[in-house]
Parts: sequence; structure tokens; C-alpha cells
Amino acid sequence: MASNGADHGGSAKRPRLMVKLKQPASSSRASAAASLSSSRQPSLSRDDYEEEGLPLEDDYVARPNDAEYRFHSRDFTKMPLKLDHASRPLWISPDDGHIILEGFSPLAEQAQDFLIAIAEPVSRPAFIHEYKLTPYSLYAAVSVGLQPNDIIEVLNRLSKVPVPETVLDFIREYTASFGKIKLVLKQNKYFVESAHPEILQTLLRDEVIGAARVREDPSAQSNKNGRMEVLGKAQAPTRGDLVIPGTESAAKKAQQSVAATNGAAASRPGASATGKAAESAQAAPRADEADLFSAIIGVDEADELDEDDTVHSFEIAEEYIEQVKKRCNEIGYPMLEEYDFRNDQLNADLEIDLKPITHIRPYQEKSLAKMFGNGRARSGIIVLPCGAGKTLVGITAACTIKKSCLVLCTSSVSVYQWRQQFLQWSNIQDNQISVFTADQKEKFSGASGIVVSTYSMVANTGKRSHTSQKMMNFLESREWGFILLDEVHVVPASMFRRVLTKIKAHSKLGLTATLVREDEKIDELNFLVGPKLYEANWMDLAAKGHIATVQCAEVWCPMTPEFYREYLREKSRKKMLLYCMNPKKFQAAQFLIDYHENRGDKIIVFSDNVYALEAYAIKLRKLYIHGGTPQVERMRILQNFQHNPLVNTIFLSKVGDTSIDLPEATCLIQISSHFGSRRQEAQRLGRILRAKRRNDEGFNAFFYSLVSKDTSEMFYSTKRQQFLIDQGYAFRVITHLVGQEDMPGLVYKSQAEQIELLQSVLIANESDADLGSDMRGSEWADGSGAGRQRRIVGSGGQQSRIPSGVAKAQRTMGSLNALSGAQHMSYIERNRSMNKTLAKDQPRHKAFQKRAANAKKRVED
DNA sequence: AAACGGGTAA
DNA sequence: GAGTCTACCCGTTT
Repeated sequence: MASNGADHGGSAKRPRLMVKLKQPASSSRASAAASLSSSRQPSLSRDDYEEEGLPLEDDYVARPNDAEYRFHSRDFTKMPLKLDHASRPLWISPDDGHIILEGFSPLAEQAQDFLIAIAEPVSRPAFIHEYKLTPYSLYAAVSVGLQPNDIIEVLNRLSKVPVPETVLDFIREYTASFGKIKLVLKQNKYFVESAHPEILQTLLRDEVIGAARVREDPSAQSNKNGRMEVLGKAQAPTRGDLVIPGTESAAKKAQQSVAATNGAAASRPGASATGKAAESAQAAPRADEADLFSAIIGVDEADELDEDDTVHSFEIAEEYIEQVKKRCNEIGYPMLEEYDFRNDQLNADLEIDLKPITHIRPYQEKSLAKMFGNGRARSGIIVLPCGAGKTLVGITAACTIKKSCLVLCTSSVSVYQWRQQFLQWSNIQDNQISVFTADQKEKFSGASGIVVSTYSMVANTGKRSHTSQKMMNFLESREWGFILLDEVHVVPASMFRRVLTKIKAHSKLGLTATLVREDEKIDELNFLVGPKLYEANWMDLAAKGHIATVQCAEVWCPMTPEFYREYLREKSRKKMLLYCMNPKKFQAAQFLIDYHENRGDKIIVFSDNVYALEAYAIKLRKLYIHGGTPQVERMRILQNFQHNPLVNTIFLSKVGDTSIDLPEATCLIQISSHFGSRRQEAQRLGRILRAKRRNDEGFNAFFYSLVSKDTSEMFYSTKRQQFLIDQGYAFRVITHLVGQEDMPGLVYKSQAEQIELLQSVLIANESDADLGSDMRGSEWADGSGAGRQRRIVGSGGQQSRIPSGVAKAQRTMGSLNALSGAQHMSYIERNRSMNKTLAKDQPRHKAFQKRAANAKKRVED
């Protein structure tokens, strides 16, 4: 791809040619649809972009959207349209059950609520949303209480075309067997339960399931010749009048019940009727068919009566739970897991409620309504973008269930955050919520409580300290009402999934922003945890001001000839370093940082590659944090980033992806990333979604990926963006940054400097090879230890010292040391003592540390 | 406290 | 269509 800047150097020309080249010819239907406009379109047009003053020029190219490719591979022209098709928002493909929703229809929002309940979102750009019906999605629909006939009925009313026979058959076939069996926990034993004894008999004839059965009577050994099994019988639980705390409906119900009688029971905490409640209660139905939808998907409506008062059951052994659940899924009888917590007399109640001032947002309420729709707690997964209040959803669920609760997180940092959030939003007593990590092992007092821990802590199979073992015995012996799985996409990992069998819980809720993995294990969550109960549309939340509106751009940086020559020659590992260290990328980063700092943005720069991270940060004179950075210093740097007006940019390695509680930023730049990880891309973007201040005034956050042109980075970049594109984000391609060449102090401007950089890259990479990968501390990758020394100097907490001249000596230091051929050991040694000297030079060190530790506990939220 | 070693994830 | 390194957590040792 030739640079357009070279083709026509002018500045005011329109990019017609490029757009034609880059965008596939759209089908007339798709482009007609897309040209129908768009109050809902949250992203900027090119003109807006220019008004914002973004450094775009001629080479602005719209990234072709995947949905457009897919869309025009499908032809609906032969399908018979209903007469009033114009007012109906859906197309349904008879071939593959894909559903296309016109996002601009007045019914779109409600149609969308319905579609996410029954189908899997494939892609949701601004105008045309694509969904597909899958067995899992139908399973989820049945799990949240939808009946097959309702699904068909609503589909039919929304569709421009009659629902195809193939699709009807698909729905009927898969829903027929769904929702008929349940897995319940009674007195620490697991039972498969159903109102239909014949289904249980069928299951027992299955090899896997039959073998997992626990027989009360050991003499009744065999099940040969189709003899009927004896099943247990019990009364089905009854449904009552449940209200989720913190919701508007809770507020309404409280009001009603106060008005009607003075009946006490209906009101739950957080339910005080306020003006705010009355105001937004009005927000829901607008279109004519609203009644239809609220009947089907409405949050107030309790669904599904039990047809039968008697349930039948058989017990299965704990160690086979996972296999049995998997097997049931395979044979088309996925098990629902529901917890009738209000009728559980055996497990002690936990005194917990939301604080009266705590209110949850409409989408949080919607997601919880899916979980508690029938008055019990369904196990499943809720997908919300970062910054949208996942934690509060989890806490509200815990406040609804009011039983002992175990919260699992991925890192110990988030363990403390969860505890802190519980204390902030709910009235839980301090001594009833405890943490279980490597350095703190406590139990709650009393019969019930909350424990917050990490997956690795609970899943650990290796050695345990005495106290840790005692704690585990405690966790394993208990029957838990509720287990909250933070970042639930990690659960399918072979080690982490063990927590589900180790811990016996009546109900499970998984939370995540990104329900994707680059392996195939994501589907296993369907039987490991449960179906996806709710998934928010990021664009919608942004449009409503709950999260920031983000402009995404991919910046194409050409490789310099010297770098490209080496790139073509080297092996994959060095290739990577070469495209990360591309001088043009340095320049782009420098320019963007400068540009956004002048706009008043707070900028985070991500680099997966630690060598590149340090090289960039030092060259551009910014602070940086990576895995080797000690806790105290991380805190110091983050504090500066947050409060010091001189520190507006920090560089982070992938420590920033998880386990650092980042302050608010408004601009994000990626220099290098982990192959094609969609999750990482989305998680990083999530770091700026919280920045929603000024949202009403059309405030935008910015997300840039710097990509070296004509390298494999381009392929990965496209792959990484897929999740966000499916969420409706549009990536712009920028091939030229206006004014970059004229920027004062532009780095690596001369060829000589570029070649010097190239040499240090090549050499550093070699000396890197003889080091172990698990490098402790923060020695630079060339083993010089220079990184540590600089970091201490450069981040000493004093404002004046931070930006001051450390860069010049440093850049050469890495390469010089490496060139000298010295053993890296001696350098580490030297710098260790250097490090100590420097540490002693800081008189406030101890006090600062203590304060930082305290601040960490309090400030984090 | 900090370093180290083992195990794990993505 | 595969690749790869960085960083996590835990417990023990210095």
C-alpha cells in the first residue's frame, strides 16, 4: 500500500481514491441501509473528526466493517415480504438461522432486548446488527424463562418475512428438551431433579450419567433390562414475590405497598422511593408493541409457573458433577441450576443489604432480572463492559440471595477491591467479610459471611501452608449459597475450573467484560457455570452516557528501509522486536503523546514487550511500570499520574491488563500487543471507558493502535480488533499524522540515529537470548541493570525530578553495555548495590511506603 | 523485606 | 494458521 502522502502531498484534498480502494464495494441493499441515517450513530464522521482537531489527513481510510462483508454474502431478495415489512425490524435467514436487525428501526431497542435473550450477537455495528440462533442461545433463553411459543410469536411479529420453517423447527427441536432438568444441592449432596420422571429414566440409561449416580440402597445395584429406577420425590418449591434491591421496581413496590397497606415484607433496602426512581421508571416503553415485549422480557414480570408440584430426583456423586453436566449438554438436556434461596432453611441467612443510597442502573437491573426472573437464583453469566459496574451487579446479587458467599478474583489486588466495594455499597459488617490470600487468611465470624479470594488460591493443588490448609478445609466443608466468579472467562482453564468442584455452591454468577478466549474452551462455560444471562451492548451504554464514547484508530507506521531489510531477514522472535522498535513508530507515539498532552488528556501507553516499553519510555522521558516494578513504586507512579499535572503519560506493560487499578485516563496508545488476543484489546480499551466525564458535551476518549506497515503486526491487529468491531466500534486507519515531520524534537529523525537504534536492537536481542525469561527485579533486557537505576532516579516521587534529564545517557547505555560483551551478572551485582544506595538516599521512604499502603487500601475503587 | 522456585495463564 | 514471553500467585528461604 503506497503512502498517500506521497501521492498527493496537499493537505485539503478528500480521500476519495483511498476510500474506494480500501472499502469493498457494498451491496446496494447494505449501503442503502447504512445511508439511512442515524440518530443512534455515536461515532464521529470525518468532518467531526477534523473539527475535533485530530491529526488526520488525506490518508484517512474507513476500516471496512466485517458485517458488511458478511451482509452482502446473503441475499434476501427472494423472500416474500410481509405487507407492512417497513415497520418491522428483522430479517431472518432460512439457511443458518442468522437474524439481521435494522438498528435504526424505532423498535430496534426492544427488539434488541429480545434478541440478546434468544440469540448470540455476531456483530453489532451502528446500523445493521447480526445475531444467530444457536443451541446455547436457546438454552439461555429457556433458562431465563422464555417459552418456545413466545419466542416464535415475538420473532414472527418482528420479522419482515414469515419465520422460515427451518428456523421454526430449529427452535422447537432444541427447546423441547431444555429446561426440564435441574441440578440442585441439598445438604451438601447433588441431585438431578425433574418434574418429568421419564426424562430422569432416560438420563439414567446413559452410560456417563448412570455411572455417576449415588444409590441410597447399595443392594439395588443394576439397571439391566430396562428396569425402572426408583427415584426420590419431593415437593416443588413455591415462588413468591421477590424484589431485587436497589432497583426502580423495588422503589415502586415499596411505594405501592406503603400506599395499599402498611405491609412490611415487600420492601427491601435500597428501595426507598425517590424522584429519580419515578423519573426513570418512565423510560422503558415507547413503541406501540411495548406491551408485548414487557410481557415476554419485562423485568417486573415473574415467569413460568411450575406445572407440577412433585419433583423427582436422583443423587449424583460430587466428583462426577462436571462430567454429568457436560454429558447432559451433549445429549440435549442441559441442566438448569437454580437456587431457591428464600426457602432454604438449612443455610444461615446473611445480614446484608444494599445501602439505602445505592441505586443500580437500568441495564444492571435488566441483567439481574434475568438472574432472578422466577424468584430463584439462576446460575449463569452476565457480560458488561469494564467501567459499567460489574462489581455492583455482583454485590446486588449477593444482597438479594443473602446467604454465605464466596467471591473469586484473578489477582490479590482485586480481592481487596472487591472487599472494599462490598463495604462501600452494602451494609455488610466488617467482620463478616474476610479475605483469603497469600498474606492474609481470615474467617468470618458467625454462621454466615463472605470470603473473597483468588482462583489460584482456591485451585492450588500444590503445597499449602498450615493456615492455608485450614482455610481450605473451611471453604470446602461449607455449603455456599452463592459463588461470584469475577473475570469468569478464565474459569475454563484446566486449573481454575477445579474451584467449581471444590466449592459447593447453590448458585453461581460469572461476570466478565469479554466473553472470548482464543481457544475453544469458552463454550464450556455453558455447563461449567451456566448460560449467558445477559450481555450489554457497549455502544448503547456509551450512547446513554454510562461509559465513555471512544474513537478508535489504527495508525500505520511505515518501516524504515533499514528496519524492513532486517525484518525480512530475521526469525519470528527478532521480527517482533523489529516492528516494535520501528523508528517511525517511536515518532508516531511521540507525536500522539504530545498532541494529546496538549489537549489535556491523560495518556496510557501499552507495550507488551518489556524491552520496547523501557526503550520508548526512556527515550520519550516518561514513567513506566512493568512486572518487575515493586508495589511501592507502582503506587508512587500511579499517584503521580493521577495528581501531578506534570505527569500526564505513563507506559505500562501487560501488568496494566489486569491487577493494576488504573486511574482514569482519556487516551490510550498501544505499541505492542499479544498476538491476536481480542480479550486483551477489549480489556485495554475498557481502561478508558470509565472516563465518562464531559460525556454530554460530546467528549471522546481515544484509542490508538500503532502498527508497523507490511509486517505480521497488521494481521494480528485486525484479528485483535474483531471483538470491538463486533461490539460496534469502528476503527479508522490513519496512515499519516499531520505535522509529525515538523514537530520540534522529533526522535530518530536522522538516518544515523535510526541505524544506531537498529544496531542496539539487534545486539540487545542477542544478549537477551542467554538470559532466563523469568527475570526478577527490573533489570533491562540487555542485562545491564540500567533500567532499574534509571527507574529509581526517574520516579523518585518528587515532581521536579520526574521529567528531568535522564534520557540522554540512558539510550546508549543499554547498547554500550551489551557491546562491551561483559557478563550481565557483574552489572546486576553493581546495580544492586547502586539500588541500595539510592534507596538510602530517600529519607521519607518508610513513611511514604506506609502512606502508600494505606492509600492503596482506601483510594482504590 | 526481598529473592527464589514452581506452577499457571494468555 | 501458529507462535511466545511476560507476569501472575503462592510458599519457602535468606
